[in-house]
Amino acid sequence: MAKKAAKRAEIIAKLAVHFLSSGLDDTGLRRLAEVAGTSDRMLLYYFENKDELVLCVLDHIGAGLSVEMARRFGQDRKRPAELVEALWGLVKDPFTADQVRLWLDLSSRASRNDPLFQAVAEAVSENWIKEIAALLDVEKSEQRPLAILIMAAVDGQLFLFPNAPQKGDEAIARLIHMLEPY
Amino acid sequence: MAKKAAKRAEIIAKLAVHFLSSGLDDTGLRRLAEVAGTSDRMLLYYFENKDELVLCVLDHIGAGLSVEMARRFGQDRKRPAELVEALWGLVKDPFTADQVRLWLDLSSRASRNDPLFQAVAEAVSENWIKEIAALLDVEKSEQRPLAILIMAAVDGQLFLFPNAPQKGDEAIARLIHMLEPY
DNA sequence: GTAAAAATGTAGCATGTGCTACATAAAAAT
DNA sequence: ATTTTTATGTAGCACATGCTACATTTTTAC
Repeated sequence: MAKKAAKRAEIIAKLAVHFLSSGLDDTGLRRLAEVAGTSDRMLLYYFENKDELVLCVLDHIGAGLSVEMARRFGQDRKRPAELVEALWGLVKDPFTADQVRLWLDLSSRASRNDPLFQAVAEAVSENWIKEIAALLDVEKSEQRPLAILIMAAVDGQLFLFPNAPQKGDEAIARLIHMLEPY
Repeated sequence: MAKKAAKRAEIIAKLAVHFLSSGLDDTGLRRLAEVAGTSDRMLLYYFENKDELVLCVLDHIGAGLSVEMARRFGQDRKRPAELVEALWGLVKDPFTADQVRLWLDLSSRASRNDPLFQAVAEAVSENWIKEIAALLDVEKSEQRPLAILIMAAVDGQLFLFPNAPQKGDEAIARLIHMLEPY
């Protein structure tokens, strides 16, 4: 029966919302069950174990982000300064900010023990870098390094100011200014 | 008796090492006791509760970082490009990388619930920004925004590549190049 | 030397964790 | 209609968590 798959999808969708707003703590099975409107027993019926469940949710979130990026940016290339401006707007938007915060959460866990999160975190970074690189209207060999620089500078603001990204406004303005010639 | 204070200091020092290498997970009282060569019972004798203990350790680490920064950089100002180069070397050094990773850990927790970590994370960011700003040989009004930009770009590499900072080499090279004129 | 105080050990409680064993209800297949 | 498969409930285990009650040893003060 494909009903199992449908139920999995439903659970994943509900949990994605929860993960985005609450991060990677507060992920006890009983809590997740409550959020998903089911029981811990059922979560482990639909998913192998907690790890698989979490991975599925993270994958789902990652996929959603790609879609959102495409929707916002289309595939017209932009000059670096323009792209930074657009990205900065994106990052300050609460929805995307949650994504970035979740990614921060992921990175911090990846940097320690957890091989589970290590793979996901790397995938997310790589994915994001490639999307940005493809949007940059610069020489091909410059796309990736520039994308990395831009992402670090922009998303790094949420690293410095997890709860007040607007504090990064001036710094980003300087970056845009420096990038104008390119 | 001041012996209590001495014991506290000893415990804090030992735990600082552990926190730097293991992050903010793996901080069960029994585990910390083992690391500090004592018992959970004793930890709660020397400290009010776990929160106070953790805060003390984080404070200690923060203080150590300031000292290390001063030792490495003195107080001669540097041009932005030079400073980025020096900072990048610092961040790739395993000792400092641990500091930054811990800070990442802290930021990710600060961005959620935890008011405990929120205060510490903000203090760490602010402290770090000020130290960098003071080292920048640029117009005074430019120091802080530039410091923020530089820190985000440099430390952000550990956000993007938690376990392989060298992947940020090229991006940092671009940043240095862009900063040459300043 | 004795009383007070500081330091440490032993045991445990209440709650939370991921997960499982076992039973049953509902649905599908024959 | 009966059997088989799928779905769900109830109860609990073994372990970890922060913390506490109570007893005991060691140190200090007089």
